[in-house]
Amino acid sequence: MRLSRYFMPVLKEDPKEAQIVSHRLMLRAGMIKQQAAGIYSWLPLGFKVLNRIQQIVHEEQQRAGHIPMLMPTLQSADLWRESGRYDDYGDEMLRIKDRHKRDLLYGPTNEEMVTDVFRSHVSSYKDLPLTLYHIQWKFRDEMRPRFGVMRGREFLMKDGYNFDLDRDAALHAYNRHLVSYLRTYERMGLQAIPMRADGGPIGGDYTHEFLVLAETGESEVFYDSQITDLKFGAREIDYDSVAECQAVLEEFTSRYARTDETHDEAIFAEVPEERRRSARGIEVGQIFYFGTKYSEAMGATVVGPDGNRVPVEMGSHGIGVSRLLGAIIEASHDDKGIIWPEGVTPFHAGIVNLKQGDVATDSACEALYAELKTQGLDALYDDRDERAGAKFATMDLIGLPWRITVGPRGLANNKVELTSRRSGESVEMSPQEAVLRLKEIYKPVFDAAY
RNA sequence: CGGGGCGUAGCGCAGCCUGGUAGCGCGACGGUUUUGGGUACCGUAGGCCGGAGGUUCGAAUCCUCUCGCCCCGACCA
Repeated sequence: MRLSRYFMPVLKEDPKEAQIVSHRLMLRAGMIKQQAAGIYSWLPLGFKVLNRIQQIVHEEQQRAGHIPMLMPTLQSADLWRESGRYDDYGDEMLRIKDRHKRDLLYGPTNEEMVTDVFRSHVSSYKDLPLTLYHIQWKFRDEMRPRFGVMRGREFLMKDGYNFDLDRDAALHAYNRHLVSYLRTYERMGLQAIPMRADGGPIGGDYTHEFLVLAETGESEVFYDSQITDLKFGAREIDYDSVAECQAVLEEFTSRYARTDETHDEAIFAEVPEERRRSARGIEVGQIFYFGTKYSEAMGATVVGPDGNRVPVEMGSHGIGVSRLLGAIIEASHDDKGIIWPEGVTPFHAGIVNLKQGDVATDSACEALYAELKTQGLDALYDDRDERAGAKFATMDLIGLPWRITVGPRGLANNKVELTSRRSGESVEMSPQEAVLRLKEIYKPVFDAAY
Protein backbone atom coordinates (compact mmCIF):
# COMPACT_ATOMS: atom_id res chain seq x y z
CA MET A 1 0.00 0.00 0.00
CA ARG A 2 1.18 3.46 -0.88
CA LEU A 3 0.59 5.75 2.04
CA SER A 4 -0.36 8.62 -0.28
CA ARG A 5 -3.35 6.55 -1.41
CA TYR A 6 -4.23 4.99 1.90
CA PHE A 7 -6.70 6.25 4.48
CA MET A 8 -4.89 6.55 7.77
CA PRO A 9 -5.88 9.72 9.62
CA VAL A 10 -3.12 9.96 12.24
CA LEU A 11 -3.26 12.55 14.98
CA LYS A 12 -0.30 14.44 16.29
CA GLU A 13 -1.97 15.31 19.55
CA ASP A 14 -3.64 13.06 22.07
CA PRO A 15 -7.44 13.06 21.95
CA LYS A 16 -8.60 14.10 25.38
CA GLU A 17 -11.14 11.33 25.87
CA ALA A 18 -8.53 8.59 25.80
CA GLN A 19 -7.11 7.76 29.18
CA ILE A 20 -5.18 4.58 28.64
CA VAL A 21 -2.33 4.06 26.26
CA SER A 22 -3.96 1.57 23.91
CA HIS A 23 -7.02 3.75 23.42
CA ARG A 24 -4.86 6.81 22.85
CA LEU A 25 -2.60 5.06 20.38
CA MET A 26 -5.47 3.48 18.45
CA LEU A 27 -7.04 6.90 18.01
CA ARG A 28 -3.76 8.59 17.18
CA ALA A 29 -2.80 5.91 14.67
CA GLY A 30 -6.12 6.34 12.89
CA MET A 31 -7.28 2.79 13.65
CA ILE A 32 -10.68 3.53 15.15
CA LYS A 33 -13.22 6.29 15.42
CA GLN A 34 -15.76 6.41 18.18
CA GLN A 35 -19.34 6.65 16.93
CA ALA A 36 -21.11 6.48 20.27
CA ALA A 37 -20.12 5.49 23.78
CA GLY A 38 -18.41 2.12 23.46
CA ILE A 39 -19.15 1.81 19.74
CA TYR A 40 -16.44 2.23 17.12
CA SER A 41 -15.84 2.39 13.42
CA TRP A 42 -12.81 0.35 12.44
CA LEU A 43 -10.75 2.47 10.11
CA PRO A 44 -8.56 0.67 7.55
CA LEU A 45 -5.49 0.22 9.72
CA GLY A 46 -7.46 -1.03 12.71
CA PHE A 47 -9.60 -3.22 10.49
CA LYS A 48 -6.47 -4.81 9.05
CA VAL A 49 -5.21 -5.80 12.49
CA LEU A 50 -8.67 -6.95 13.53
CA ASN A 51 -8.72 -9.21 10.50
CA ARG A 52 -5.26 -10.57 11.25
CA ILE A 53 -6.37 -11.48 14.74
CA GLN A 54 -9.57 -13.06 13.45
CA GLN A 55 -7.57 -15.04 10.95
CA ILE A 56 -5.33 -16.49 13.65
CA VAL A 57 -8.33 -17.35 15.80
CA HIS A 58 -10.03 -19.10 12.86
CA GLU A 59 -6.92 -21.05 12.00
CA GLU A 60 -6.30 -22.26 15.53
CA GLN A 61 -9.93 -23.19 16.04
CA GLN A 62 -9.98 -25.23 12.89
CA ARG A 63 -6.64 -26.80 13.69
CA ALA A 64 -8.28 -28.03 16.90
CA GLY A 65 -11.14 -29.50 14.87
CA HIS A 66 -13.76 -26.91 15.67
CA ILE A 67 -16.25 -25.99 12.99
CA PRO A 68 -16.89 -22.39 11.89
CA MET A 69 -20.40 -21.10 11.30
CA LEU A 70 -22.21 -17.79 11.74
CA MET A 71 -25.19 -16.97 13.89
CA PRO A 72 -27.04 -13.65 13.72
CA THR A 73 -26.50 -10.66 15.96
CA LEU A 74 -30.23 -10.33 16.64
CA GLN A 75 -31.94 -13.07 18.55
CA SER A 76 -35.49 -13.84 19.51
CA ALA A 77 -36.28 -13.27 23.17
CA ASP A 78 -38.18 -16.57 23.21
CA LEU A 79 -34.98 -18.60 23.21
CA TRP A 80 -33.73 -16.68 26.20
CA ARG A 81 -37.01 -17.20 28.02
CA GLU A 82 -36.46 -20.92 27.64
CA SER A 83 -33.16 -20.81 29.46
CA GLY A 84 -34.43 -18.31 31.98
CA ARG A 85 -31.75 -15.79 31.12
CA TYR A 86 -34.06 -13.24 29.52
CA ASP A 87 -34.90 -11.95 32.97
CA ASP A 88 -31.58 -12.77 34.58
CA TYR A 89 -29.44 -10.73 32.22
CA GLY A 90 -30.74 -7.35 33.27
CA ASP A 91 -30.07 -4.02 31.66
CA GLU A 92 -26.84 -5.18 30.08
CA MET A 93 -28.93 -6.86 27.43
CA LEU A 94 -30.00 -4.56 24.63
CA ARG A 95 -33.66 -5.29 24.02
CA ILE A 96 -35.37 -4.33 20.81
CA LYS A 97 -38.90 -4.63 19.46
CA ASP A 98 -39.54 -5.22 15.79
CA ARG A 99 -42.50 -3.74 13.86
CA HIS A 100 -44.73 -6.57 15.00
CA LYS A 101 -43.83 -5.75 18.61
CA ARG A 102 -41.92 -9.02 18.91
CA ASP A 103 -39.18 -8.98 21.53
CA LEU A 104 -35.70 -9.23 20.09
CA LEU A 105 -32.31 -8.71 21.61
CA TYR A 106 -28.84 -7.93 20.32
CA GLY A 107 -27.00 -11.04 21.39
CA PRO A 108 -24.48 -10.72 24.22
CA THR A 109 -23.56 -14.40 23.73
CA ASN A 110 -25.00 -17.41 21.96
CA GLU A 111 -25.52 -20.40 24.25
CA GLU A 112 -29.27 -20.48 23.68
CA MET A 113 -29.08 -20.05 19.95
CA VAL A 114 -26.43 -22.66 19.35
CA THR A 115 -28.31 -25.05 21.61
CA ASP A 116 -31.36 -24.44 19.46
CA VAL A 117 -29.37 -25.19 16.32
CA PHE A 118 -28.07 -28.34 17.90
CA ARG A 119 -31.39 -29.68 19.15
CA SER A 120 -32.99 -29.10 15.77
CA HIS A 121 -30.52 -31.24 13.90
CA VAL A 122 -28.64 -33.58 16.20
CA SER A 123 -30.21 -36.47 17.99
CA SER A 124 -27.66 -39.28 18.08
CA TYR A 125 -24.45 -39.85 19.99
CA LYS A 126 -22.98 -40.78 16.61
CA ASP A 127 -22.88 -37.11 15.68
CA LEU A 128 -20.72 -36.32 18.70
CA PRO A 129 -18.34 -34.89 19.59
CA LEU A 130 -19.20 -31.59 17.96
CA THR A 131 -17.78 -28.13 18.50
CA LEU A 132 -19.32 -25.22 16.65
CA TYR A 133 -17.97 -21.70 16.84
CA HIS A 134 -18.39 -18.35 15.25
CA ILE A 135 -16.82 -14.92 15.30
CA GLN A 136 -19.58 -12.37 15.55
CA TRP A 137 -20.36 -8.94 16.92
CA LYS A 138 -21.92 -8.91 20.34
CA PHE A 139 -23.49 -6.16 22.38
CA ARG A 140 -23.51 -5.65 26.11
CA ASP A 141 -25.00 -2.41 27.22
CA GLU A 142 -22.32 -1.58 29.75
CA MET A 143 -23.28 1.08 32.20
CA ARG A 144 -19.97 2.71 31.66
CA PRO A 145 -18.02 1.79 28.56
CA ARG A 146 -14.38 2.90 28.66
CA PHE A 147 -10.83 2.18 27.59
CA GLY A 148 -11.66 2.18 23.89
CA VAL A 149 -12.10 -1.26 22.40
CA MET A 150 -11.04 -2.87 25.66
CA ARG A 151 -14.41 -2.27 27.15
CA GLY A 152 -16.77 -1.30 24.39
CA ARG A 153 -20.44 -2.06 24.25
CA GLU A 154 -20.22 -3.54 20.79
CA PHE A 155 -17.38 -6.02 20.52
CA LEU A 156 -16.22 -8.82 18.27
CA MET A 157 -15.93 -12.15 19.94
CA LYS A 158 -15.16 -15.70 19.02
CA ASP A 159 -17.50 -17.95 20.91
CA GLY A 160 -17.47 -21.70 20.61
CA TYR A 161 -19.68 -24.42 22.02
CA ASN A 162 -18.86 -28.06 22.48
CA PHE A 163 -21.42 -30.84 22.56
CA ASP A 164 -20.39 -34.15 24.05
CA LEU A 165 -22.03 -37.34 25.22
CA ASP A 166 -20.60 -37.43 28.70
CA ARG A 167 -18.67 -35.45 31.22
CA ASP A 168 -15.29 -36.96 30.35
CA ALA A 169 -15.68 -36.10 26.69
CA ALA A 170 -16.78 -32.59 27.60
CA LEU A 171 -13.77 -32.15 29.84
CA HIS A 172 -11.55 -33.21 26.98
CA ALA A 173 -13.20 -30.52 24.90
CA TYR A 174 -12.41 -28.10 27.69
CA ASN A 175 -8.76 -29.13 27.69
CA ARG A 176 -8.61 -28.97 23.91
CA HIS A 177 -9.83 -25.41 24.04
CA LEU A 178 -7.23 -24.52 26.61
CA VAL A 179 -4.49 -25.85 24.35
CA SER A 180 -5.83 -24.11 21.27
CA TYR A 181 -6.08 -20.83 23.17
CA LEU A 182 -2.47 -21.08 24.31
CA ARG A 183 -1.41 -21.47 20.69
CA THR A 184 -3.69 -18.66 19.57
CA TYR A 185 -2.34 -16.08 21.98
CA GLU A 186 1.26 -17.05 21.41
CA ARG A 187 0.84 -16.51 17.68
CA MET A 188 -0.27 -12.99 18.48
CA GLY A 189 2.88 -12.36 20.46
CA LEU A 190 1.02 -12.43 23.74
CA GLN A 191 1.53 -14.31 26.91
CA ALA A 192 -1.94 -15.07 28.21
CA ILE A 193 -1.97 -16.98 31.47
CA PRO A 194 -4.85 -19.34 32.21
CA MET A 195 -6.16 -18.55 35.66
CA ARG A 196 -8.83 -20.19 37.73
CA ALA A 197 -11.84 -17.92 37.53
CA ASP A 198 -15.42 -17.38 38.44
CA GLY A 199 -18.32 -18.63 36.37
CA GLY A 200 -20.30 -15.41 36.18
CA PRO A 201 -23.60 -15.34 34.32
CA ILE A 202 -22.59 -18.13 31.93
CA GLY A 203 -22.65 -20.55 34.83
CA GLY A 204 -20.55 -23.53 35.68
CA ASP A 205 -17.75 -23.93 38.15
CA TYR A 206 -15.08 -25.34 35.88
CA THR A 207 -13.62 -22.32 34.18
CA HIS A 208 -10.36 -20.58 33.38
CA GLU A 209 -9.78 -17.04 32.27
CA PHE A 210 -6.82 -16.10 30.10
CA LEU A 211 -5.11 -12.96 31.28
CA VAL A 212 -2.47 -10.76 29.74
CA LEU A 213 -0.43 -9.01 32.38
CA ALA A 214 -0.59 -5.23 31.98
CA GLU A 215 -0.69 -2.34 34.39
CA THR A 216 -4.00 -1.17 33.00
CA GLY A 217 -5.68 -4.53 33.45
CA GLU A 218 -9.15 -4.55 34.97
CA SER A 219 -8.52 -7.59 37.16
CA GLU A 220 -6.20 -8.07 40.05
CA VAL A 221 -4.34 -11.34 39.68
CA PHE A 222 -2.14 -13.47 41.91
CA TYR A 223 0.31 -16.01 40.56
CA ASP A 224 3.45 -18.05 40.99
CA SER A 225 6.14 -16.35 38.90
CA GLN A 226 7.18 -19.72 37.48
CA ILE A 227 4.07 -19.70 35.36
CA THR A 228 5.42 -16.87 33.24
CA ASP A 229 8.28 -19.13 32.11
CA LEU A 230 5.90 -21.54 30.43
CA LYS A 231 5.74 -21.42 26.64
CA PHE A 232 3.62 -23.55 24.40
CA GLY A 233 6.01 -22.92 21.54
CA ALA A 234 5.96 -24.75 18.23
CA ARG A 235 5.21 -28.17 19.71
CA GLU A 236 2.92 -30.47 17.77
CA ILE A 237 -0.12 -31.81 19.51
CA ASP A 238 -2.79 -34.32 18.66
CA TYR A 239 -6.02 -32.62 19.60
CA ASP A 240 -7.83 -35.94 19.65
CA SER A 241 -5.49 -37.28 22.28
CA VAL A 242 -7.09 -37.01 25.69
CA ALA A 243 -3.74 -37.66 27.38
CA GLU A 244 -1.83 -35.02 25.43
CA CYS A 245 -4.40 -32.28 26.02
CA GLN A 246 -4.70 -33.25 29.66
CA ALA A 247 -0.93 -33.06 30.04
CA VAL A 248 -0.84 -29.53 28.62
CA LEU A 249 -3.64 -28.44 30.90
CA GLU A 250 -1.79 -29.81 33.89
CA GLU A 251 1.44 -28.18 32.81
CA PHE A 252 -0.19 -24.77 32.49
CA THR A 253 -2.56 -24.89 35.45
CA SER A 254 -0.59 -26.65 38.15
CA ARG A 255 1.05 -23.47 39.44
CA TYR A 256 -0.92 -20.94 41.39
CA ALA A 257 -2.66 -18.40 39.16
CA ARG A 258 -5.98 -16.87 40.12
CA THR A 259 -7.95 -13.71 39.67
CA ASP A 260 -9.18 -11.84 42.72
CA GLU A 261 -12.56 -13.57 42.36
CA THR A 262 -11.13 -16.94 43.32
CA HIS A 263 -7.94 -15.89 45.07
CA ASP A 264 -7.26 -17.86 48.24
CA GLU A 265 -4.60 -16.44 50.56
CA ALA A 266 -4.11 -19.74 52.37
CA ILE A 267 -3.25 -21.63 49.21
CA PHE A 268 -1.25 -18.73 47.81
CA ALA A 269 0.86 -18.76 50.98
CA GLU A 270 2.14 -22.21 50.01
CA VAL A 271 3.95 -20.65 47.02
CA PRO A 272 7.51 -19.71 48.01
CA GLU A 273 7.47 -16.04 48.91
CA GLU A 274 10.03 -14.95 46.30
CA ARG A 275 7.79 -16.37 43.55
CA ARG A 276 4.53 -14.83 44.72
CA ARG A 277 3.34 -12.07 42.46
CA SER A 278 0.32 -9.85 42.34
CA ALA A 279 -0.37 -7.75 39.28
CA ARG A 280 -3.08 -6.47 36.99
CA GLY A 281 -4.36 -8.44 34.04
CA ILE A 282 -6.52 -7.96 30.97
CA GLU A 283 -8.93 -10.76 30.32
CA VAL A 284 -8.72 -11.90 26.72
CA GLY A 285 -10.58 -15.19 26.86
CA GLN A 286 -12.45 -17.62 29.04
CA ILE A 287 -13.37 -21.28 28.82
CA PHE A 288 -16.26 -22.93 30.63
CA TYR A 289 -17.53 -26.38 31.25
CA PHE A 290 -21.13 -26.16 32.38
CA GLY A 291 -22.53 -29.62 31.72
CA THR A 292 -26.24 -29.77 31.03
CA LYS A 293 -27.32 -26.33 32.19
CA TYR A 294 -28.66 -25.28 28.80
CA SER A 295 -29.31 -28.67 27.26
CA GLU A 296 -31.67 -29.60 30.08
CA ALA A 297 -33.48 -26.28 30.06
CA MET A 298 -33.86 -26.35 26.30
CA GLY A 299 -34.31 -30.02 25.62
CA ALA A 300 -31.08 -30.67 23.71
CA THR A 301 -30.74 -34.41 24.04
CA VAL A 302 -29.13 -37.25 22.17
CA VAL A 303 -29.81 -40.94 22.11
CA GLY A 304 -26.82 -42.77 23.55
CA PRO A 305 -25.42 -46.15 22.52
CA ASP A 306 -27.65 -47.75 25.14
CA GLY A 307 -30.76 -46.33 23.52
CA ASN A 308 -31.44 -43.87 26.32
CA ARG A 309 -32.00 -40.20 25.61
CA VAL A 310 -29.71 -37.95 27.67
CA PRO A 311 -29.12 -34.20 27.77
CA VAL A 312 -25.94 -33.30 25.95
CA GLU A 313 -22.88 -32.15 27.89
CA MET A 314 -21.72 -28.67 26.93
CA GLY A 315 -19.14 -26.01 27.46
CA SER A 316 -18.54 -22.61 25.93
CA HIS A 317 -15.38 -20.77 25.15
CA GLY A 318 -14.75 -17.19 24.22
CA ILE A 319 -11.98 -15.01 22.88
CA GLY A 320 -12.40 -11.24 22.93
CA VAL A 321 -11.25 -10.55 19.41
CA SER A 322 -11.69 -6.78 19.28
CA ARG A 323 -10.47 -6.34 22.83
CA LEU A 324 -7.27 -8.16 21.89
CA LEU A 325 -6.10 -5.14 19.91
CA GLY A 326 -6.14 -3.11 23.07
CA ALA A 327 -4.51 -5.87 25.07
CA ILE A 328 -1.72 -6.32 22.54
CA ILE A 329 -1.00 -2.59 22.50
CA GLU A 330 -1.06 -2.39 26.29
CA ALA A 331 1.51 -5.16 26.33
CA SER A 332 3.60 -3.84 23.45
CA HIS A 333 4.26 -0.13 23.03
CA ASP A 334 6.70 2.59 23.97
CA ASP A 335 6.52 6.36 24.28
CA LYS A 336 6.63 6.77 20.49
CA GLY A 337 3.77 4.46 19.69
CA ILE A 338 2.63 0.92 19.06
CA ILE A 339 5.01 -2.00 18.54
CA TRP A 340 3.13 -4.73 16.70
CA PRO A 341 4.21 -8.32 17.12
CA GLU A 342 5.02 -9.82 13.71
CA GLY A 343 2.03 -12.16 13.94
CA VAL A 344 -0.59 -9.41 13.90
CA THR A 345 1.09 -6.40 12.31
CA PRO A 346 -1.07 -4.61 9.73
CA PHE A 347 1.91 -4.41 7.37
CA HIS A 348 5.02 -6.54 7.46
CA ALA A 349 7.29 -3.56 6.93
CA GLY A 350 7.29 0.13 6.19
CA ILE A 351 9.33 1.74 3.47
CA VAL A 352 10.47 5.27 4.18
CA ASN A 353 11.52 7.27 1.16
CA LEU A 354 13.77 10.01 2.49
CA LYS A 355 13.83 12.04 -0.67
CA GLN A 356 10.53 11.85 -2.44
CA GLY A 357 10.87 13.20 -5.94
CA ASP A 358 14.49 12.17 -6.37
CA VAL A 359 14.48 9.86 -9.37
CA ALA A 360 17.00 7.35 -8.04
CA THR A 361 15.44 7.18 -4.57
CA ASP A 362 11.90 6.92 -5.90
CA SER A 363 12.79 4.11 -8.26
CA ALA A 364 14.72 2.24 -5.61
CA CYS A 365 11.68 2.44 -3.33
CA GLU A 366 9.34 1.32 -6.08
CA ALA A 367 11.57 -1.64 -6.89
CA LEU A 368 11.80 -2.61 -3.24
CA TYR A 369 8.06 -2.27 -2.79
CA ALA A 370 7.41 -4.45 -5.83
CA GLU A 371 9.91 -7.08 -4.74
CA LEU A 372 8.43 -7.32 -1.25
CA LYS A 373 5.01 -7.84 -2.78
CA THR A 374 6.39 -10.53 -5.08
CA GLN A 375 7.82 -12.28 -2.05
CA GLY A 376 4.46 -12.23 -0.31
CA LEU A 377 5.31 -9.40 2.04
CA ASP A 378 2.83 -6.60 2.58
CA ALA A 379 4.63 -3.27 2.83
CA LEU A 380 3.41 0.21 3.59
CA TYR A 381 5.37 2.58 1.38
CA ASP A 382 5.51 6.12 2.73
CA ASP A 383 5.66 8.00 -0.55
CA ARG A 384 4.33 11.26 0.83
CA ASP A 385 6.23 14.45 0.23
CA GLU A 386 7.14 14.82 3.89
CA ARG A 387 10.32 15.34 5.77
CA ALA A 388 12.20 12.36 7.16
CA GLY A 389 11.28 13.22 10.74
CA ALA A 390 7.58 13.24 10.01
CA LYS A 391 7.80 9.90 8.22
CA PHE A 392 9.76 8.29 11.02
CA ALA A 393 7.34 9.61 13.61
CA THR A 394 4.38 8.19 11.68
CA MET A 395 6.04 4.79 11.28
CA ASP A 396 6.91 4.69 14.97
CA LEU A 397 3.36 5.63 15.91
CA ILE A 398 1.63 2.96 13.82
CA GLY A 399 4.11 0.40 15.06
CA LEU A 400 5.20 -1.64 12.05
CA PRO A 401 7.85 -3.98 13.44
CA TRP A 402 10.30 -3.37 10.58
CA ARG A 403 11.22 -0.28 8.63
CA ILE A 404 13.33 0.03 5.54
CA THR A 405 14.81 3.47 5.16
CA VAL A 406 15.82 4.47 1.66
CA GLY A 407 17.80 7.61 0.96
CA PRO A 408 20.30 8.95 -1.56
CA ARG A 409 23.18 8.77 0.90
CA GLY A 410 22.86 5.00 1.38
CA LEU A 411 21.83 4.28 -2.19
CA ALA A 412 25.17 5.65 -3.40
CA ASN A 413 26.60 2.41 -1.95
CA ASN A 414 23.52 0.33 -2.80
CA LYS A 415 22.52 0.32 0.86
CA VAL A 416 19.25 0.75 2.66
CA GLU A 417 18.65 0.54 6.37
CA LEU A 418 16.58 -2.17 8.06
CA THR A 419 15.41 -1.00 11.47
CA SER A 420 13.67 -2.95 14.20
CA ARG A 421 10.86 -1.01 15.80
CA ARG A 422 11.24 -2.98 19.00
CA SER A 423 14.98 -2.61 19.57
CA GLY A 424 15.60 0.46 17.45
CA GLU A 425 18.60 -1.29 15.94
CA SER A 426 19.47 -0.43 12.36
CA VAL A 427 21.54 -2.48 9.96
CA GLU A 428 22.73 -1.32 6.55
CA MET A 429 22.38 -3.78 3.72
CA SER A 430 21.49 -3.94 0.07
CA PRO A 431 17.80 -3.80 -0.83
CA GLN A 432 18.01 -7.42 -1.95
CA GLU A 433 19.41 -8.45 1.42
CA ALA A 434 16.70 -6.53 3.21
CA VAL A 435 14.02 -8.48 1.36
CA LEU A 436 15.71 -11.77 2.19
CA ARG A 437 16.12 -10.79 5.80
CA LEU A 438 12.42 -9.92 6.08
CA LYS A 439 11.48 -13.22 4.49
CA GLU A 440 13.49 -14.98 7.19
CA ILE A 441 11.93 -12.88 9.91
CA TYR A 442 8.41 -13.67 8.77
CA LYS A 443 8.99 -17.32 7.99
CA PRO A 444 7.77 -18.47 11.42
CA VAL A 445 4.65 -16.34 11.00
CA PHE A 446 3.84 -17.89 7.63
CA ASP A 447 4.76 -21.37 8.85
CA ALA A 448 2.33 -21.01 11.75
CA ALA A 449 -0.61 -20.59 9.38
CA TYR A 450 -2.97 -23.52 9.21
C1' C B 1 -27.08 3.92 38.55
C1' G B 2 -24.68 7.51 42.54
C1' G B 3 -21.01 11.54 42.41
C1' G B 4 -18.16 15.09 39.38
C1' G B 5 -17.04 17.51 34.73
C1' C B 6 -17.17 18.92 29.58
C1' G B 7 -19.66 20.15 24.62
C1' U B 8 -16.63 26.84 20.83
C1' A B 9 -12.78 25.05 13.32
C1' G B 10 -10.40 18.23 11.72
C1' C B 11 -7.51 17.82 16.85
C1' G B 12 -6.10 20.42 21.58
C1' C B 13 -7.85 24.77 23.90
C1' A B 14 -9.00 30.32 25.33
C1' G B 15 -13.25 33.51 25.51
C1' C B 16 -18.36 32.75 29.61
C1' C B 17 -17.60 35.14 36.02
C1' U B 18 -18.41 41.19 34.54
C1' G B 19 -23.80 40.01 27.50
C1' G B 20 -21.97 44.10 22.33
C1' U B 21 -21.92 39.59 16.68
C1' A B 22 -15.45 34.59 17.99
C1' G B 23 -9.74 33.78 18.92
C1' C B 24 -4.89 30.86 19.68
C1' G B 25 -1.79 26.45 18.76
C1' C B 26 -1.50 22.09 15.86
C1' G B 27 -3.47 20.08 11.39
C1' A B 28 -5.36 21.04 6.13
C1' C B 29 -4.55 23.86 1.56
C1' G B 30 -1.15 27.33 -1.60
C1' G B 31 3.78 29.24 -1.93
C1' U B 32 9.07 30.07 -0.65
C1' U B 33 12.54 27.33 1.99
C1' U B 34 14.41 22.97 3.94
C1' U B 35 15.84 17.74 3.15
C1' G B 36 18.40 11.32 7.72
C1' G B 37 13.90 12.35 13.55
C1' G B 38 7.25 16.09 13.49
C1' U B 39 12.20 22.63 9.43
C1' A B 40 11.31 27.94 9.10
C1' C B 41 8.66 31.91 7.04
C1' C B 42 4.48 34.07 4.18
C1' G B 43 -0.46 33.41 2.82
C1' U B 44 -5.55 30.92 2.38
C1' A B 45 -9.74 28.25 3.76
C1' G B 46 -12.53 26.42 7.73
C1' G B 47 -17.06 27.47 13.37
C1' C B 48 -25.24 29.86 12.62
C1' C B 49 -20.22 28.45 19.76
C1' G B 50 -24.35 20.39 20.90
C1' G B 51 -29.93 21.31 20.41
C1' A B 52 -34.66 23.76 21.90
C1' G B 53 -37.00 27.46 24.51
C1' G B 54 -36.64 31.92 27.55
C1' U B 55 -34.61 36.87 29.46
C1' U B 56 -32.63 41.20 26.73
C1' C B 57 -32.27 46.48 22.07
C1' G B 58 -28.51 42.60 21.71
C1' A B 59 -26.72 35.83 24.11
C1' A B 60 -20.92 31.48 23.01
C1' U B 61 -21.63 34.35 27.62
C1' C B 62 -27.51 34.77 31.92
C1' C B 63 -32.00 31.21 32.99
C1' U B 64 -34.86 26.55 31.95
C1' C B 65 -35.22 22.08 29.50
C1' U B 66 -32.91 18.49 26.50
C1' C B 67 -29.19 15.48 23.89
C1' G B 68 -24.27 13.74 23.77
C1' C B 69 -19.52 12.66 25.72
C1' C B 70 -15.72 12.08 29.60
C1' C B 71 -13.86 10.99 34.66
C1' C B 72 -14.39 8.48 39.88
C1' G B 73 -17.34 4.62 42.06
C1' A B 74 -20.53 0.21 41.77
C1' C B 75 -20.84 -3.46 37.51
C1' C B 76 -18.54 -6.14 33.64
C1' A B 77 -15.43 -10.00 28.52
